[in-house]
Amino acid sequence: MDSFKSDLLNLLYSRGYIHQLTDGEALDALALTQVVPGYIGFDPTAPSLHVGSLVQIMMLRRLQQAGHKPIVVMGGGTGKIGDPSFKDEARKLMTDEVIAGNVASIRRVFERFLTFGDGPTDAIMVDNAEWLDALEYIPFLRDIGQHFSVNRMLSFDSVKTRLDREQSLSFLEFNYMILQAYDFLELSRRVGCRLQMGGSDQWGNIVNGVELSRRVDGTQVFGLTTPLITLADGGKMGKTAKGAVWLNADALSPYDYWQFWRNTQDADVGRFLRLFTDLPLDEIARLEALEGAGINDAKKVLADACTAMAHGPEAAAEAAETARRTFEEGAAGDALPRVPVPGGRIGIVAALTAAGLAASNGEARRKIGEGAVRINDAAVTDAQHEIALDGGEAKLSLGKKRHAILIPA
RNA sequence: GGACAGGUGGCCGAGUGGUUAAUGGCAGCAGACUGUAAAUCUGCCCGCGAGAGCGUACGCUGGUUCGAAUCCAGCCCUGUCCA
Repeated sequence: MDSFKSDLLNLLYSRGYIHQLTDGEALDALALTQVVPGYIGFDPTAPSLHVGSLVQIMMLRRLQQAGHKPIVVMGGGTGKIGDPSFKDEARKLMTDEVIAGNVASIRRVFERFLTFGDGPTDAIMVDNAEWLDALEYIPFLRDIGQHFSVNRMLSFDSVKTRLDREQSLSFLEFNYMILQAYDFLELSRRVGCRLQMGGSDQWGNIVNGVELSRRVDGTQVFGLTTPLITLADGGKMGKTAKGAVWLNADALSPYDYWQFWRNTQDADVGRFLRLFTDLPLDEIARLEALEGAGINDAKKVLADACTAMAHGPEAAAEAAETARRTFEEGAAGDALPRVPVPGGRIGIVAALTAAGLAASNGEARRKIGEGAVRINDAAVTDAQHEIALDGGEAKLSLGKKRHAILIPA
């Protein structure tokens, strides 16, 4: 239903963020009368978040845009367990040091998307290790709970819960939902948090938190989930030649990030513009209606906006200019990866692996055999070919999209 | 603790002594066609090597054999059932 009264829910609804909502009317009413602090948790399983988390990050941004208070919860405590939701295998346990390092690295991303500070609608970031570690519960779970299979525990009892899961669910993981629910309760008490948001896979965990707050404190809090963002062809979002699409510039260059958005499928352009950019809806409607080759313009707008938000306007402009020179003029832009070549001479196979265009020498040879490799747009078919830079640069290409610049060193 | 089933390449899943670097599917990469899209067709898809070939690999460790992913023993892990 799009009959919301509050800016918050109208904004979220019109841009496609709402999948499930616990009590829409009450939340709508609450958002009209007060600043609603809302949180989303992020597990620090890697040094960078990737686009899979971008919907959640953007939702916090929308929350702030609608005049409310975003709370970023880093799962420093729950990350020691690993969320088993919809995973068919247990995660490897991470050490405290690794978790702390990941938390620190991820923090930087959020500063691009949210305004932090002490004001009423400024974003804050908290780490649930602050309260979970104090419980001393997690060390117990990690040492002891890891060894109890819930499948087995349930089979003992008359609790014939149908666990149609094929892999083991350890008692340690079984506790994850309890701790996430506790997070919500704790945030409600500490900073008056009233809303937890998350991906659709978090619905169960979120509802647990909502019920816990009601039972323990009698406080009404709310849950909201986003739809799972899949591609129009049914694939998972966020896969490229280089793996995950990371949000940190040191994990994926702004140029590659720009390319990721530029290569969006036609059918996804409108949805992505609504979700991942701040463009006005009427402008998006116009871009989305473009047909045939014209929709490429919309993809450029998408790529520009997304890259500017994650990496800054300068990086976005450079990426766009590099793409224009590379694809529209066949030249080479500044944002392409630059590969130093000692002595100015290098074999074509070595150059491909050094540039990261091929994972192994064998793959490099295969690609040459397939006619996929070009130097300065001239096809190379001889794997023995040696590149001589003679003091200048050379553009090395694998396929039509992947390029690197060889420079003398 | 006992009985049974199972652990194969990024994932799923064949294979039960040599012809198996290991069928097939998915994912991925490239070529053709296009619009840096999708769909479709084609090729590739452990590493090293120009190549012949070599090295690794089927939970772990040993063993049998001219030869093992395939047989044997022990161990680890998972599932189902029984205590």
